Amino acid sequence: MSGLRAQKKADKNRRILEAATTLFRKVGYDSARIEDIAEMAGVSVGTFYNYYKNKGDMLMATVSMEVEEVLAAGEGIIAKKHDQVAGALLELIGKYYDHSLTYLSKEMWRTAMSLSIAQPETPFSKRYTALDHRLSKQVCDLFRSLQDRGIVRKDVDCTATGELVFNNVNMMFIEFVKDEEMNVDGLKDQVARQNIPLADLVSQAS
Amino acid sequence: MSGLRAQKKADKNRRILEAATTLFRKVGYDSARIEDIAEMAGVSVGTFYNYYKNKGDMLMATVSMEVEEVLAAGEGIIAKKHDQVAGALLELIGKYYDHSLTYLSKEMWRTAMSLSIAQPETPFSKRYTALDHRLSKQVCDLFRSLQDRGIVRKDVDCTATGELVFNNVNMMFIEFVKDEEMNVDGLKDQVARQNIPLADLVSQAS
DNA sequence: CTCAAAAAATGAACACGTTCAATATTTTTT
DNA sequence: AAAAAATATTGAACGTGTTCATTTTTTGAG
Repeated sequence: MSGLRAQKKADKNRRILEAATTLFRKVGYDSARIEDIAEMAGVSVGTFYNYYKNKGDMLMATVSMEVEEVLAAGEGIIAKKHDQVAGALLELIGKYYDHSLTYLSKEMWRTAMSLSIAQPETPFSKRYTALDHRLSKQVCDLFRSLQDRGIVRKDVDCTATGELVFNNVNMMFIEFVKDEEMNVDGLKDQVARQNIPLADLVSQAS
Repeated sequence: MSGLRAQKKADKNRRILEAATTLFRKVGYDSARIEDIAEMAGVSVGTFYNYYKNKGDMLMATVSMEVEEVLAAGEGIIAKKHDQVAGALLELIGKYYDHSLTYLSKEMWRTAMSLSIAQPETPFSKRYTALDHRLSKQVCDLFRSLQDRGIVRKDVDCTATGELVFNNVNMMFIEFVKDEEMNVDGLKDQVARQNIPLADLVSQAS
């Protein structure tokens, strides 16, 4: 008879997560009340809080899944045999942006970003920040890979350049999720415009 | 006897603003309750909402003052006769950072940023975003000014570079306000490390 | 001066995220 | 299998930002 408790627990966990993500996407994060999520999951409000620290924590599961997938895809892009900086860079950035709305709506992204800034000491914020840093590191890795291949000039500081580029990518993404009118292609165009000059500057003359 | 109403109104407006900024700095934004602000200002809670749309709106007056001042200081820096890109750029960025905690605490900045991301359709967010864009434009202006002076290479896209640099400056500032341990000098060091290589790349060989 | 209309002030009521003391269920001990 | 201990569930109550019907104050026309 042992394990009954563990089984119920796993089941409820799944039901709550499912209810929350469904409601977040359907009516938006703000309009999805804990009471509604709990009801849809067939538990009480109190039980919701036994499983998740707070409403914001529910988002992190989704954000995390999203970023993990895009990081994996990014590794594949870095491994490719690129022959020019701009092309490689825009492919990586494009992948980030293309993937970004797979699991999360713009509103969910805004909420996640907003929470991570407003309450930096929470586990939520720390996890969000850690994911950001891994993305930043991946852009640096791309530059290093291109440098090893002789595509990027030997005297370029790959960490400095990578951080600069990623921070711009990130800031532009913030503008993107703030503007419901803006689409991914418009975002990619703007970022291409900003980065192509830099890509040219760091390129090894052939 | 006319104007009594207008006079009272102006007086209350001032008292509420004063009470709010005092409390925000003293006990923090979150802990400063509307009830406390209203009491300190000698009005009722309802009256507070007659004067300000919501709590977040109270921050914008301060943010606005802060950014306006730094923009004015920035103009002075651009007007100087710089002889190298890195020096000019770091002076402008340094001024931004040095000034940033004059009126606002890190917590107030976090709240302002958080609000502007979470609710992009509010007047608050629109005003915040507009200030950001003016700062971004100012960095572009610096590059253009240096280019006219022959310090920056003729073939550099000043808008692209300026936006790239400013977005990095902004993102690093977000990291700064998220980390209570980090001081302004540490921030400036990191940003210098990121930007000096770029400054070198765009510099006109003399 | 009077008084009706306009403007402003008020605070009780509301909404919703969160907490917690009481209750119920499951597991372990004897 | 009964009792005790451990764990989980519950929903009413709380805190705080915000709203709104009611009351108070101010204004200006007659």
